[in-house]
Amino acid sequence: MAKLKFQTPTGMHDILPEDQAYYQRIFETIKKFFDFYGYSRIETPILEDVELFNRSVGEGTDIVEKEMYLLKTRGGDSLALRPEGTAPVMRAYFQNGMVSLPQPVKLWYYGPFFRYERPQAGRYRQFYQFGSEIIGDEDPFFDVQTILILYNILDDLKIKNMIVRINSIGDEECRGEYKKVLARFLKNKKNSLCKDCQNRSKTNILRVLDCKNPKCREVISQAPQIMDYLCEGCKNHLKEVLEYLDELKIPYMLDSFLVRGLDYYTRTVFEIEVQDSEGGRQEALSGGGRYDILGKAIAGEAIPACGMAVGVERVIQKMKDNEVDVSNKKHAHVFLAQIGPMAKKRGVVIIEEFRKANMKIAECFNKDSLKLQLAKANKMGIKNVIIIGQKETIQNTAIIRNMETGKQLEVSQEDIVKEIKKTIKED
RNA sequence: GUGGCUAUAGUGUAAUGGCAGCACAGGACCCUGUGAAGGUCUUAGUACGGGUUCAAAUCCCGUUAGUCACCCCA
Repeated sequence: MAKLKFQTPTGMHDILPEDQAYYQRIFETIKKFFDFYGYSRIETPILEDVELFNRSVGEGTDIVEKEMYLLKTRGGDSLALRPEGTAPVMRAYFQNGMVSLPQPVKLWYYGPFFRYERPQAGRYRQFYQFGSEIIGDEDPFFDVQTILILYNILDDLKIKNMIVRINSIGDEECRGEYKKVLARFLKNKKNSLCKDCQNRSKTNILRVLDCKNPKCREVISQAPQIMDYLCEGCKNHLKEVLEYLDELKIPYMLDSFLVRGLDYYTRTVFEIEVQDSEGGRQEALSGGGRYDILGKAIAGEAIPACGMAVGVERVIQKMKDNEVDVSNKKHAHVFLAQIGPMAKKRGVVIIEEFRKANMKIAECFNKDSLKLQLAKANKMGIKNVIIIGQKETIQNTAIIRNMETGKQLEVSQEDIVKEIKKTIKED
């Protein structure tokens, strides 16, 4: 391949015509479900103040420390390409006075996000996410509704063998307690832990719990479980969430080692995972949870809320694996073939008439030979072809050719739309 | 950020140190106003830079890009 001077930046790609059907299908599906459950769409800017993410996602997290695209405006503002959607939506909630709307406020979003990471399967530097947020109520019902909608959407997209991994990481107080207990437990086991975990036990100790290193797993399996340290409130909250899930028959797995990479989560956290035949642990398609303390970081006011986000490219990958049919090919109703400059000019007008009649009409004006035009129509699988040449243009007539039978019909040009409609109806 | 693998025409592939080939796609024609088959012709390639060799797509080094895994995450 000759070296191209310009190509997409690392980890970013063109979404080509053959993939558009997947994005289209996903967008239509999520819109359908969110409409039903009473959510409104929100779009926030691609760029936000860097501080918004530093404060909400958390200073110690990878996202903030090394994955954000940063830029300075000419005016000197520090902005970041958004790496996630929850903080911007929360910001919009406060900025636009949604505090005074009937609570909770239910929002959904869809759009591109950016993280500077090494790309690999199902991971890109620019990727699409859709997600939802319910802001202003702490009822466990809303945690469940979030999971339910997510589950329904993925199910509608024909994702198979889904399982919800769920856990509670408590609130600030009981989690704080648990962190101390865990630190005490790990203290004299340092040598059995991998290097990463030795680091993690200082910076973000909960993350030791989901290390994949077998040696660490062994240590962790003996570790105290957060479940036993949750306060009454958190414990009851989780219990109710699970009861709802049972009621709805959503398959879930309580995983006391599930923690999440963003600082703002409290109580419920979950991921949706697809179990493949090899039984390997899969990259999560989706994650979410409750974040009752995020409001405090953004606006100084704690507002209970929960939400979820889904990686669109990961879903598409699964859809392709499952060979989900997304083809939505709408054949043009008719093909217009023209011969000669006079007919070509008339043809432009005829195309407009079909557009006004809301009918799709294809053409191949870059070819002048009738033969090639018919070959094209054939290739496109279009059954009816209108042929106009100089003779027809002068006589104000047009030929309708049936490509299957080869029969041709001469009609008046004024009636062409009507005649085609009639022809199609007869099929 | 660390490690593994890969790079031949638009796409998919062959050539294991000795003439860069095939298929599909594209274009022209056989047929100047009538498609589906068939045929003829044609466009277009060894990512980049260096080294070894009489000889390199092939072996070595570097670069770039892609990909996969770790880390982390959707």
